[in-house]
Amino acid sequence: MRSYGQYCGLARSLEVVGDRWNLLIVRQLLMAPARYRDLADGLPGIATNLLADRLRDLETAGVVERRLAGTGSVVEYALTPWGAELREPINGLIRWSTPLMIRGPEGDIFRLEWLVLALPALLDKRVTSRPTEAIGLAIDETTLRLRATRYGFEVGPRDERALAGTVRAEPMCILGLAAGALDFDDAAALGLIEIEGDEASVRAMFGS
Amino acid sequence: MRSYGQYCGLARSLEVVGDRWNLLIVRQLLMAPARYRDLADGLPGIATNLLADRLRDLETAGVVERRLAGTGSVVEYALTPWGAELREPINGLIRWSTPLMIRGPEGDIFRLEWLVLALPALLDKRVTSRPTEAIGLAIDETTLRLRATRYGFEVGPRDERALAGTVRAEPMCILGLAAGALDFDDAAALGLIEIEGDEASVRAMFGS
DNA sequence: CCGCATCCTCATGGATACTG
DNA sequence: CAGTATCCATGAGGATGCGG
Repeated sequence: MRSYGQYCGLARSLEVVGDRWNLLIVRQLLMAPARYRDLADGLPGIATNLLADRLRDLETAGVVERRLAGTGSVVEYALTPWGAELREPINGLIRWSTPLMIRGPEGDIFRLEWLVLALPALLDKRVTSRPTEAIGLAIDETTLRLRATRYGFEVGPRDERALAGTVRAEPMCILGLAAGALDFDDAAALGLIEIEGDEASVRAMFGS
Repeated sequence: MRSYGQYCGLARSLEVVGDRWNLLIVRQLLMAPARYRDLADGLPGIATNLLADRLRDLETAGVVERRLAGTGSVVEYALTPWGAELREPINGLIRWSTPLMIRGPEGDIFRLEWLVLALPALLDKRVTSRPTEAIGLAIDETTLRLRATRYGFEVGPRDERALAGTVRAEPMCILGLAAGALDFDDAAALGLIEIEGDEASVRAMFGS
């Protein structure tokens, strides 16, 4: 990217991460370190030369580091500590995108991992701030486990631990509830969500 | 910009503001509504056709609105309420840029208004949280007035009101102090900053 | 296969001139 | 002043090649 030539924090940031695909690469690495192939798979549409270019740029800038994974000579990419601090501005953009997301997928492809990344960003700004029971989010074939602790939100795959209640809904409804853009009772009245188990626990997470 | 085709908040945000220059246009409008010429002046290097294109895109997306300023038929651009909410992610990127900024201007042009925009973003994350006396920031020929209130930071031009103390420094030192990346005593020992008036008031703003 | 590098085409950005 | 038109340079995207 050509330099903006401005001594301004925003301009300097954008010279590092403003190029097309760059922040999406960081998004992928925020979820977990990944191999070249994982990144190419998680970024449908990126050209292989671009991915290689961008990884080099990000490594040079100090955002990403290339390292040897596990035992063998397998290359793996991970965020540096500074790179991982991009979670804050990324969370801000995720929150800002709420009006764009509640329109629904509109043909765009959907990956559950992106929702897992978005949920804490959306929920963190709603001042529940007290621990909740673990609830389940049933989306298509999968159920996620979601829980608020005193330190933040945990989102992950369902495990053997019990869930107080479960809500089944489309991704866009989950996002709407988490962002506070969709009212819990409205969603229930419209049949957009389907509750199993203890409704109060689910409402404690999303209710207004 | 070509669509990413991903139902992900970050990707959708970037389809709106990810194009080159877009966030810098928003930065300019965060400071005040502006006319076409003001924007062209505040964005050195932008081609006029690009500025026109981007303003159209941002208007279509609902980030910017075009309106008639004052009494006459003068067109003016301003952020919509949703567009103004980009301040959060922009502040995040400004904070993230600290390691890039403390290297100094390195030939990039500097505008005082960019520093005025950055200061609250940097100071907000430092948990002083209590009101301070108003102090002066002397940078080149200009002195800014800076004060913490219970609700946030006020930065603006100096007026007739008294200043408890004044600190003179290069922009990069001001940024380093505000970001917590430069220690007050170190800066003083190195002669990077020059205090007039009440040092305690200045230290209350930047001291660790 | 995985991890890129090369090649080619076409869309986009940049600089400048020009117009209502 | 507020943009458009034009032309050229650069970068994205897609296909493919190639060594380990």
